This record gives sequence, structure tokens and C-alpha cells, in this order.
Amino acid sequence: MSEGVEWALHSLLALAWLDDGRPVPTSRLAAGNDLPPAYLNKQLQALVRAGLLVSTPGARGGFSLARPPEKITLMDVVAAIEGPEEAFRCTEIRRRGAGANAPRREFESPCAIATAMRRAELAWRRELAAQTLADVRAAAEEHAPTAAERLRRWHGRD
Amino acid sequence: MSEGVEWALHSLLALAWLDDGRPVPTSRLAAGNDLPPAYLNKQLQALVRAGLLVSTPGARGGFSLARPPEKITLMDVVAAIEGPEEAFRCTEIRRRGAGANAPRREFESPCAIATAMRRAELAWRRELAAQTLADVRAAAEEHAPTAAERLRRWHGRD
DNA sequence: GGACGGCTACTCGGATATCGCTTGTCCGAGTAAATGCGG
DNA sequence: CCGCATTTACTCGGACAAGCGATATCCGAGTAGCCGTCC
Repeated sequence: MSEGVEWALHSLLALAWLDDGRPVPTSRLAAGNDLPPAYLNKQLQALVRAGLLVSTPGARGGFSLARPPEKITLMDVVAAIEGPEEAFRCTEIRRRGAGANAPRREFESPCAIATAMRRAELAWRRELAAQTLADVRAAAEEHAPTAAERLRRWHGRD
Repeated sequence: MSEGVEWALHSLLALAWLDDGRPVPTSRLAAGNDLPPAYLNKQLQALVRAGLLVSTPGARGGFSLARPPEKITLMDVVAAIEGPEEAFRCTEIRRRGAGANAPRREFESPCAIATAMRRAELAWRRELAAQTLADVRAAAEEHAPTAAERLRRWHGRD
């Protein structure tokens, strides 16, 4: 999986923690997580295209959450970075080679291998869709109660 | 996900269908699925290293299943090709940047983001481990009863 | 003193280069079968 | 005719290249705030 997913999740979590309508520029988010600013900007653009972030250009601009954290699932984030297509792509191998002269009838039903892999992938997507950014924030504060306050201080908010 | 997973699954399914102790060379398996023989050989070597296949060298050699299909799960195949490590790798971003001067106490518990992603990945792995090669073979014969017989003919068995 | 016009600094956005991994290919080591020869 | 040594053909195994996507970077377009000037 692309490393950008982790970067995107941490950036979104930081925005959720700040809980401030004001936009945060890429430079701040990058410095807060010690990431290369230019490349992080590219990833955040993908989140804007996916409708998870809104970008305000110009001075004092930056990125801010497009929806409340309760409405942003991990599935949304992964789909925004990795793309909407499934990880396992069936190329219909069964039709080639030995199966070339099989009756057409057999190819109307989906490939059994693709079906099996799809079942696992759906379980993965279901778990991702069941967890929101707000859930992750709550879980993080469970073990690190002072993190949100410290993050706001670091960003010069309040 | 690597395309080799699909190739490996189709090759293993062909061996399970033949249900013959005799080894099948890479050239036959590649021709049966219309795949590049040399590269398929490389993938099958990975399956041998993982203990899913046994290879018999020399003339009349080839690959054969190391265990009955009931004992080979899709998880085994994916792990053999893709590697045992998880798709989402936590690089401990939380410790860097703004979190650099946080109390050590907070880092003893695992990263909330990694935990959330891990939960989804475990669901994926559980589904993969729950399905065996025999299950896939049975599902395929459900919709294509003549496929096994045709495959044996094609390989010159019986 | 207030308002307006220009200027500056800052930020996003996309075009551009670089790197590593997946994909793909090739040839050598090794083995089983086939073959020819001798008894 | 039977047994054995040699040859042969075939297969796996790992070493060797190529293509492509992820990674990383830079510069231009555009905007908000600020400053100086004019009324």
C-alpha cells in the first residue's frame, strides 16, 4: 500500500484535532509530521479531488476538512489515495489457453478465484468503512489525553 | 496487488484439478493459462520456498502440490507471493515533528491509526485464511462442471 | 483622518525529474530417460 | 536377450535487464493582507 495513505491519515487527524475552521497550510502540516512539504501537498490535492478537504488559496490559505470527522471514513481516505479500483484485478485468465475452447456458458458466471478474492476484499473495505476519523481521534485520546492540547499549542491556535 | 497472485492461484487450481501426483512442468502450466513461461517459473519458485509446491528437477519433472488442496488457504498463496509483511506499514509518524517532545508514556500504546488499519487488514486475512483451494475448486465446478475433465484432456492425462 | 491603488508575501496547483520495485528474459546446474554396446 | 555406461533432452534455479508507477521537487497562477499615497 502506498505510503501516502499514512501521511493523509495523520494530516487529517491533525486537522480533526485542531477542530478549527481556519485552514492549515501544507508547510505547517508537513512540519508537524516531519514530512516533505511538496510531496505532501500532492497527496492533499488528491484528498481535495475526493471531496474530503477544501483548499483555500492565497495568503492565510491552506486545507481544512470538508466534512465533520464523523462523516469521514477510513475507506474514503484509502480510496482517495490508492484509487477506487480493487487491489485484486481479475484478467480472465480462465478464458485463455486451455479454456479457450470452452463453452461460452461457463464464462457468464464470474471467475471463482476472483469471487473468493473479492469476498476477502469486501471484508477489508467493510472494516475500513465502519471506522471514521472521529473514532480514530477518540481512540488516540484514550491513551494520549494531552495530545490534542499539545497539537493546538504547536500550531499556535487558542 | 501483484499480478503474480492471480497467476499462482490459477496454476495451483490447475494442479488441484488434475489431482495427479505426477509433476507438471512450467511450460505446460504457462501454456494452459497463456502466461509467459519464464516469469511464471519465478512465481512458482516462490510457492516452493513457501512450502506450497514441491519441485522435481530433471526430465519429466515439474511442480506438484505439497499438500492436499484442503490444506492450502488463499492466505498462504498471497503470503507466498506478496510477502508476509502487512500492507499498511506504520512508520511512527506520531513521534516526529510536533510529537517529538511528547512524554514517552504515550508511545507505549500502539498508534491509533495503525490499530485501525490493522483491524481492517486482519479481517481481510481472516477471510483469506478461511477459504481453501478445495473450496475454490468446488465453487468453480459448481458453474463449470466439465472444466476439470477438459483440463485433464488438455494436459494429456487419463 | 479615511479611502483607494499598488505591492509584497504567501499558498495552492500542476508540470517535471528521479528512484525502486514489479515485470520479463536468459543461461547454467542437475536429473531422469533413452540409446547403443558389450557380454 | 539382458545389463550397464554414455549420451541426450528436458527441467528447475538463480542471475541479469527493462518498464512503469510511486516518490520527490520545482516553479507559475492567484489571492489576501499591508503599505504608501492621495483626497
